[in-house]
Amino acid sequence: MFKRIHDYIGSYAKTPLSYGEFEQIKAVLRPKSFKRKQYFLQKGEVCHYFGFIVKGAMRQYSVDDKGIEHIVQLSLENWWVGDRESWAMSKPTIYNIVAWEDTEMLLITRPDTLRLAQEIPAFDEAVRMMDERRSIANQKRINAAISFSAEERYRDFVNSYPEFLQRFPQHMIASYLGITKETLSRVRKQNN
Amino acid sequence: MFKRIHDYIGSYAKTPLSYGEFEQIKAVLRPKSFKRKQYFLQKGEVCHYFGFIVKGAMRQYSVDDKGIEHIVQLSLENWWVGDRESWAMSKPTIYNIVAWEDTEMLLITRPDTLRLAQEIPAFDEAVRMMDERRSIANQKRINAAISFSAEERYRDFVNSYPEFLQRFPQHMIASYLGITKETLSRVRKQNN
DNA sequence: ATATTCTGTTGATAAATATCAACGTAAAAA
DNA sequence: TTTTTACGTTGATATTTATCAACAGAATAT
Repeated sequence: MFKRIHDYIGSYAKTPLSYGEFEQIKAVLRPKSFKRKQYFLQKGEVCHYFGFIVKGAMRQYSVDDKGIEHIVQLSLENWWVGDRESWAMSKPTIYNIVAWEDTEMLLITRPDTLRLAQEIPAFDEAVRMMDERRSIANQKRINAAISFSAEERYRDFVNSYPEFLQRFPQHMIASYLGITKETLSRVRKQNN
Repeated sequence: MFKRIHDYIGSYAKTPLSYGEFEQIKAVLRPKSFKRKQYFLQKGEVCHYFGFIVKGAMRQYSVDDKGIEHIVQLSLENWWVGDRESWAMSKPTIYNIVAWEDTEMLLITRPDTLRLAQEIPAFDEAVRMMDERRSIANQKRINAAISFSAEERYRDFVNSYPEFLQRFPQHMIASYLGITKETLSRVRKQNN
């Protein structure tokens, strides 16, 4: 029984998977099939791998002192997941990252990222573009968080990420928007 | 009289300034001395330059339909300023970026950034590190925005950026935190 | 088949935060 | 100097959003 990706890797380690320009360790998380949470990263661990989602859906969240989850990131195919701070500073993360749908990922360590970036220009280019995309998305999200009401944030979200609505339950979207599920339910009633 | 940095460059263009590994165009904004706002970037323009702050303090904000400023970024020495989305996609920005203190910056275009990154490994490395730092800061800010109350956000801010308190007025900090200046005033009263 | 859990909705009420208005002080402008 | 303007504070009130509780349907577990 493996609960975390680090254990999981044991059984998949070094399974080569060609994806674009690079081959790396592959991981598979199956929360649906096995009916339980599948952690890619747990609070307190150091984030040794960044994951690139080939197929699936994941969420990253912190837990407050009342035990409430706050979703800082929802991710689908072709996005990276991981905690940049923990990854860069080798310090324990405050986040949990788990698969929502059955998910297939490519895992890569920091040293490998740096090495591949030097060896393979296309890899470097791809990583830069994805970083840029994330950076832009984060900037927008900050602007929305400080400028918009709950209703405006929801409308902005629907415009920006219509796919997320199909693939994540509403209470997760509410958490992502920084509101309660009840408030989201009421906002949606107004907007339909 | 030049109102925007693009005009300003005219008088400073190609003044070489050695700063670490690279030399670039230098710009100076003087809101204090000249007693008026000094724009580095204005809503509607395309962000052709990213600026590296050598000395000074700046803020980046959007303006909502009621005409209220929402500060998405406060920046001091050794931070980059600019709108990544406008910069990357060559589309009009929704932000204004202005100097608060008298500010000295290095300006660089996107093509020059890409070229320098190839030519000078140390430049590439430096840019990556600053990107990473920004990315980590943004992630924290998003987490704070969706998880924390006004009071918690303020306390977190004081811990994370004590310098900002000294160099920006309170109403700007309130805006940065996504609360009104009155609420910040009351929060501070509680915490002293 | 039945029970349980997950998800979303609704109502009543409480808490957090915004808004509006007024005021005092200090700095900057005339 | 005198006048403005910018900044911060405080009080009264309004609005937004959270909390708590109950309920219903659908999916999942036993």
